[in-house]
Amino acid sequence: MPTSLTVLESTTTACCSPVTGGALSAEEATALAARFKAIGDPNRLRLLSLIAAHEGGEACVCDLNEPLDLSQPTVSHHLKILVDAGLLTRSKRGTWSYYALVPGALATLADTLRT
Amino acid sequence: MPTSLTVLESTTTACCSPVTGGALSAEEATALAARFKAIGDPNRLRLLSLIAAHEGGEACVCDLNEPLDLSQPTVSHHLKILVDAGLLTRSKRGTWSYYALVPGALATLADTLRT
DNA sequence: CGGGTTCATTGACAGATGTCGATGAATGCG
DNA sequence: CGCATTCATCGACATCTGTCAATGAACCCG
Repeated sequence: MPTSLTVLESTTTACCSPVTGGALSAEEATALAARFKAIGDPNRLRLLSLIAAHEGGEACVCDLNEPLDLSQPTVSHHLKILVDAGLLTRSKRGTWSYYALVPGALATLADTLRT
Repeated sequence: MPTSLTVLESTTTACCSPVTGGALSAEEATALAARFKAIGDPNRLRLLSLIAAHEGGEACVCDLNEPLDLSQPTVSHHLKILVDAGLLTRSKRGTWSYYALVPGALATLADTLRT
């Protein structure tokens, strides 16, 4: 399997040829697939929805740990994947790490699926 | 890991609570994640784009085998995953199997990412 | 019928992935 | 300072996943 990641820091990326807009290059496909893979896990989807629904649009690990019934390391692991995919931000304030949706990131991803 | 699939035959499914529209249940998340996982692979994304770009909007395995530089069984395997996810249809005519996009399936998926 | 084409299925295998417990780093509090 | 809390990282492990070569099934044509 292809390995290198070059963690896409997509925040501002114009990016992302649409899937149905002509044949994708291997590179485009790999970059896009990495983001879809990030949301291709039930627990990570739930993390996104829990964070979005949480007051202030942000949540700390301790808020997310319990509703998913996963261990704390596992939650941290999933959150890291979502951050690396450019879908979440992490801001550490004091003892807590607050995670929030990257504005527009999901919408940008959605646009690549449109015709 | 959870096993059972109950292959979602989503064609007509109204379906799919939006990710950011309140906490997803485990079941909703699992169903949604299955579809995102299907497009969370570079070769499967390229298959979708190749089929969409192919004349008539459909293609047989022999059309797809070569541009991806994958063996025929591997291509068949990926196509099956996309069919099971409700993203492609397969129609066998004579010796050939023709694959085509399920109309609206990608758009429906995209809508679950919108705010 | 018999050989060739197209494709799906099977079996096998290396590598990726999700999960946890244990550990460690940073912060806050008494 | 010393202890508790929050969280990330590490190591380990079972399972899933992508890939291929080999085989089998359906179809076409001479």
